[in-house]
Amino acid sequence: MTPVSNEPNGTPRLADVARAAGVSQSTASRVLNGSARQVADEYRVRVLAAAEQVGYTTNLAAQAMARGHYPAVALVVGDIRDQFFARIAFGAMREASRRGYILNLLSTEGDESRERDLVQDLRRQRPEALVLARKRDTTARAGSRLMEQLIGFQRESGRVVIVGEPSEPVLAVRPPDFDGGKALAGALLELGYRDFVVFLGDNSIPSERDRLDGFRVGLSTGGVALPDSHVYLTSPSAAGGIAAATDYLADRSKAEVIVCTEDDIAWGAIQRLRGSGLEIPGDVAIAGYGRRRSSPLGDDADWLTTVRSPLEEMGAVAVSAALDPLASDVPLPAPEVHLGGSTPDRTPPRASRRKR
Amino acid sequence: MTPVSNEPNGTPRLADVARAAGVSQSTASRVLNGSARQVADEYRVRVLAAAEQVGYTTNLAAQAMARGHYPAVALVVGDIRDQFFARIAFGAMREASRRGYILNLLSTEGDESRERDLVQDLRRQRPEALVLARKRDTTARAGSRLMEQLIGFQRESGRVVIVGEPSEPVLAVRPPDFDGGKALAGALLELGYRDFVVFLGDNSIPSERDRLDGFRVGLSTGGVALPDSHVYLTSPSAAGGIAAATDYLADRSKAEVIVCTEDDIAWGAIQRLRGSGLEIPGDVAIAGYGRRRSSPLGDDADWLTTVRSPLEEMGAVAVSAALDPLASDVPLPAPEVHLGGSTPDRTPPRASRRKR
DNA sequence: TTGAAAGCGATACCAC
DNA sequence: GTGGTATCGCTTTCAA
Repeated sequence: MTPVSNEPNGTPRLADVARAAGVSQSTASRVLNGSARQVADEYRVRVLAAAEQVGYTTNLAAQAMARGHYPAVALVVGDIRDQFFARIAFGAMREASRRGYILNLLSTEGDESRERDLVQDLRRQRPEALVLARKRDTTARAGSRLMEQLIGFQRESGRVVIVGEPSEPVLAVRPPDFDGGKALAGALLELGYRDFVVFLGDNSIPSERDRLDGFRVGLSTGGVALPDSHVYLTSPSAAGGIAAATDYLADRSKAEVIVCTEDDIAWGAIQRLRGSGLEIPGDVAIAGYGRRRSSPLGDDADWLTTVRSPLEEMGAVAVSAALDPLASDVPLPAPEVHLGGSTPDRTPPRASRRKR
Repeated sequence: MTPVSNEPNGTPRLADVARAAGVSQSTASRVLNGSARQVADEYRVRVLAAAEQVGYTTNLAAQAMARGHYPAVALVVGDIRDQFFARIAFGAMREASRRGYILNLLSTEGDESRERDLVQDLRRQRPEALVLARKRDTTARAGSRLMEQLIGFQRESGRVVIVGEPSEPVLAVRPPDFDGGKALAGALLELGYRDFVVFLGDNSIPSERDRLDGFRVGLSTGGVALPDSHVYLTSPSAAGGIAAATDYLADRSKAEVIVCTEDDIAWGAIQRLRGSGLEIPGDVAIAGYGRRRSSPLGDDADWLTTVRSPLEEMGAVAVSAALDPLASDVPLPAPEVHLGGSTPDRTPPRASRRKR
């Protein structure tokens, strides 16, 4: 008999507010959610008071249905426990919340072929934007069906932005790896290093290449060249670092500093080099790339010289770009070079070298 | 003139599927979303085919409005970049997705007083469950207004579950810290240690106390007692470790092993002890608690003996419990003791001691 | 079993 | 400015 509400346990509806304020539902709606503010102050105050009084909260689903879109942005990550994704998520979350959007988090849990299914599933929600964070371009492997999904999504819902490796028709926010490599080169030159070796993680990953390219350009600014023979190609992991270090030792090379395109490579290399009795940085200095932590006091990780990409900002920029096409050209902050004990100052030259 | 659809760019609606299948919308609904399956097979097949053909996806907002609730669970974390929260989020996400739920991620960004506002805002969405992850009970500080919000939420929407420190009338999933402490004691006894000192992070944090209590109980099982004078009270951080180690050195204590209730404390202590010329584990072994990483090869962090709590599972259990009251008694897996180089085997006793 | 029709809560067009 | 009122897409009685 009594009107049935779908709101759980008598949560007040807009109509309740309107009644309490003695205005029409339209007016209440305009005050509480509408954009074009064209309500007399007197009414406005009454509505606000009534809403507060009855404890009204907008029913997002109803609003979404009436408006035709849901104020949410979906973020697909690989594994949120990975700092790369966590930092992106952090920034994305902050920006979404700043804009009054809800953030839906989805995870492929490492299985990137799941991206397609996730996106598929996502579409039910009609979020306004979709941000895909990825370390490498898996679109090809995941099949063009993912691309179809993305394009479908863009047609029917909002925009898609990829953070990390770009993949053609979709907008991407790339990490400033070139700049980071260049900055690292500059910093090392500044410290007095002139003789470099690079452990490159993967020739086919754009980020890795960019870091190397940037590094080379940075060196050339200081008039230093990096011959190809000084670049050890390996894999972007600690195991890769061990392998590259092994090759390096076999070559009887001696550089002043080894620059790795990933921190993990550096850690592996350090392990291998120390295992061979080398002192670091005494016998050879070392630097990484991709600093993970926000340096809690007392953690040895601060010791490694490395570069920190502005991942939080990338997440935020991705959300902005996805939600607001006009904002797509926000510049990213420059990567931050962290100088640790692994690359001590070599200047002035008369100071003792090769000594811890 | 033509019927206006609020669906973006002609996304098919249920009515389109029904038409294509030549059945009523009710039938289509029953096949595609309904629970009680009471549709003739012939129709069922036709509907499914039609849905596939036109590329139908349920409009969640519409469904939510009709049903009265949104299939989402909200997760409020402190800072997603923190492994504690990231691992909980990971588990929560997996469980939510397994159940077909959407996960909304919110962050207080370290400012726990924001919890209240977040929960307030959250209610717009009418999610079915709310999971709050927290390292300590901040309800008191955030004022009882948070508690009011939570209770309000429970009344009108779903259930609230807290992961971490409990706070009265709300269900909580606590980390098995007591068991972890006990297990660590057992493992150290097994390695031949008999003389212990504990650096306790904070007397008022339940987790810290539980670890200590569990540790004591574990020791007593081996007939070993831990006098109060062997417990150094400090703060749960690297700085706290430095402070405790300083006290320890001043006391001229000598234990076989220092057990810290947080990894950070251990790292700080290590730094301080080494700074005083002590060899670790040569002069004193050390263990922590709360292992962070999933041990990437080559990372020194594996070296520290520590205990890893089942945070992923806690996140998953929290979601289950919030969504499904019946499932609230799922047991958590036991914490995992990781033995590293910081606590070498002391048995057999005839082996050389105090020597690296 | 199936279908017609009445909502669900909010928005927005359209007169007044 | 303000207030009816017709949707929005889907679920769910209620008859047939």
